[in-house]
Amino acid sequence: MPELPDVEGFRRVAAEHVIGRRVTSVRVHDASVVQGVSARRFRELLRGRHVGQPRRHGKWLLLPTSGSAAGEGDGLPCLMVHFGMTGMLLWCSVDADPHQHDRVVLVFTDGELRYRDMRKLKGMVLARSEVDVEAVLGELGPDAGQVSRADLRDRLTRTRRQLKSALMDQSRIAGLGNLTVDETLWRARLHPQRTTKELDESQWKSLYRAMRFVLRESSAAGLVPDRPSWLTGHRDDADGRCPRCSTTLRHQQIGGRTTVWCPHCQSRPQG
DNA sequence: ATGTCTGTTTCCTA
DNA sequence: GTAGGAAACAGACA
Repeated sequence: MPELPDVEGFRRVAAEHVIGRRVTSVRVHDASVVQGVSARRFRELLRGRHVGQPRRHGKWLLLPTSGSAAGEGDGLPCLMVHFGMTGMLLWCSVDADPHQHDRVVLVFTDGELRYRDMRKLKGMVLARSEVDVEAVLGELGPDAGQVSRADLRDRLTRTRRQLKSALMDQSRIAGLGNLTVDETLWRARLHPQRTTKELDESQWKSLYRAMRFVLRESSAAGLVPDRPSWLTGHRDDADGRCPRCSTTLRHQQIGGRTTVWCPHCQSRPQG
């Protein structure tokens, strides 16, 4: 699931329920998702602290904490969460049924924040300092929702990779995933195997505007919507057709990921 | 039962 | 620098 829009949805869940609230207790049901510190230390460091303004960079969600509700300066540690392929963040009542894949739970007085993840492909890091935070985020490019058109172009033209792979590369642009990239390329009418080197000015504009549109709409929904008018609404159809021209969609592994595009709308690479 | 698939990332090889 | 494969993990599905 989780690409930028999904994580943005999780950020809103956290913002709605736990800003300024005190963590009354922490449950670690599966210590293997907690990186760097022991489960015990993890609990000690978070219990009693107050949650600050949740942030997101790419696919990472950051929950800063402070010693009091007022947030008086001691702004660390910061809980950094990555959702891998199947992770999610849920706000539940304290007596909600336990779930097999709830790995870590932050308990508050009026409810609890559950990190649920079936496949434990990633996990969470408890950053103890700004240096810790930067060690994680420093690997990433600018957030896809914040990057300027000029910066996007600059970063993508530094590679000779095909568009699909380049856009998926978190160290170039952070936040795009398999669905958002396919949707963006379809809207920009660009073939996923084209090279960034061959794009002209108008194509860069299209790409950027398509990306902005996809991220804005998807973030509002908290997921890439599978609406009929979107490519994503047809990628799992047995005989998926392009919502624009009804051509049968093409499926192929590109850069190791299932890629869907319209062979009519998205013209092939040169040569 | 076995193999294949999956909205992620990382590590290794050629 | 780049592509491809496998692996981490835990399923669902044919």
